[in-house]
Amino acid sequence: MKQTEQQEFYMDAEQFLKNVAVDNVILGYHDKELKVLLQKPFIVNKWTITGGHIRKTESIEEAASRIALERTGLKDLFLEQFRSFGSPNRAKDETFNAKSITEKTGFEIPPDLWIFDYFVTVGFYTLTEFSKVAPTKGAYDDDCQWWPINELPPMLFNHENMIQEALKALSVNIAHHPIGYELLPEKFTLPQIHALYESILGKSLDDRNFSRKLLVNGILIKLKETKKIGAHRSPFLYTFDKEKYDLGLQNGDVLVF
Amino acid sequence: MKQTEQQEFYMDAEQFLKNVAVDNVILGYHDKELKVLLQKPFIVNKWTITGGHIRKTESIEEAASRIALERTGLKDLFLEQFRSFGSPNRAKDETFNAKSITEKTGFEIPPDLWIFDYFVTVGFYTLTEFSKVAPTKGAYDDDCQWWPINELPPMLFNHENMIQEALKALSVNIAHHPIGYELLPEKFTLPQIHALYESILGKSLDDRNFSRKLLVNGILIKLKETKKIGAHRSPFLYTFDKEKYDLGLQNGDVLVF
DNA sequence: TAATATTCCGTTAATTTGACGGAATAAAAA
DNA sequence: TTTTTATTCCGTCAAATTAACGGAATATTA
Repeated sequence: MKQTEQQEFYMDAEQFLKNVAVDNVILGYHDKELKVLLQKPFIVNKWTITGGHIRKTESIEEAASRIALERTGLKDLFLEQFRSFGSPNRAKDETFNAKSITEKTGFEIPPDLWIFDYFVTVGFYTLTEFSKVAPTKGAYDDDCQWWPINELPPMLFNHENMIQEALKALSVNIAHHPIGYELLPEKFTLPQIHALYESILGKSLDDRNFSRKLLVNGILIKLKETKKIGAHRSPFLYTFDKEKYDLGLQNGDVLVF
Repeated sequence: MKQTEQQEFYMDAEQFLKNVAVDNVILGYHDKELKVLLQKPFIVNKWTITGGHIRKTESIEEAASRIALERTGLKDLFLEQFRSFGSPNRAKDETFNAKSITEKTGFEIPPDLWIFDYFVTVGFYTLTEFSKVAPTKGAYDDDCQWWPINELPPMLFNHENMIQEALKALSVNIAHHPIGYELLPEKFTLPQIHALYESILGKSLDDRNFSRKLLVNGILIKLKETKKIGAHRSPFLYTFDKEKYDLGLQNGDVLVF
């Protein structure tokens, strides 16, 4: 951390709310598995989910959106609150304190700096189309990249638990909101959306029953095109019927798989 | 507000987190309708849902619990987060500012007092057994009482909306968690729980189909006793099978009514 | 031309849902 | 004592949905 950077670090604090911040589990889907976008702050040897502080001029949703935009380059992402976390012990991570940060960075940090305060964080999850995301690290990070949900690196605080909670909320919400729209490319095949649901729900779903359920409720439109997938029969492409898709939410009907 | 009270008011601030608090929609069920416990702070002519600040030594759940205990006299209440709210405009209520509070209370209030800050609030709802609750006002309230969900008094900030959100979350959660346990007395009749579900879901449910669904899944135990209800056939009493009740949660099965 | 991996369609039995009628009971009214 | 009234509570049946399963079609590579 350079001198000027540290000054910003202090000054910035004035613009933000104290004791409360947002954390955002940014999810993408690639290679038949869910991935989460993580960042590695350079003051500590652990990874964190993306997150940041709330400006005094913005709502919590705006804060989460702004930070998601910084990390992904994408606007208007699908974003949903799933839980807030707050406990005085939460920040008790042996690697996150003035002493060990000074050892690592060589920079003097007051032990009562505001970043060590008790923070309540409002947890969001964001669904993104993997291929559109350009992972971008923040000013205080030395890395930012996708990690498979099942092979996470060592994480700071309770962030691994927060990811689990986000996934649990997602697998509940999937019954009320057809998730695929945000996680899949515009055109996709039945096997693709089938595999997506399997990885979110963590169980295998009979392919015939699965597609029947999606097709009868009418949110999918079958296209004339097929997708070339190499040495196999070419699957048809589908796209969402946005109107029916949005409608499905309101009627309060439930899709149980 | 007396002099000493005001001093406390200032001093207390140091013990609490800034910019973040909890709000708690305490629900009870009585006379075939849902009721919500509201308080009326004496600094303003509107009602609020119960809520308060978070001590630096407690988690958000502990804060919500502590405040619920203060208002109801009950420990170990069923408490669930449903959403957090935060927007810089949230506290923009024409009746909530230093000037109009001074007019009402005759006490000098600095216009930048911390209570006017931007607060993110973590929203909980609590399910209580109506008859066990002893509504108790806080140090800064002049009243605390039950209000029927459908006849609410004028409310401060976005509190009416928060109640709606809590109810929406409850009606979703009811599919994953058998709610009755917290809202009904230990022994209750089928018509009672039937009416409870109707008022939570806001629609009428065929009594025969309703009881069939509850009985096949086995969470109810039929007792030998009946309940005297005056000039009518005496309904049998039931109680929850706590084990199966808790089990229902885990298996991820869904009860759609 | 055969082998392989994948898509995709259809049937059937079991289960669940939705819609409905009518007998039993407790007390009050006649 | 009998009738009326309001409420509990049980059962049936048709329709819809779910779960389980096999096999033909297709696109490539061997």
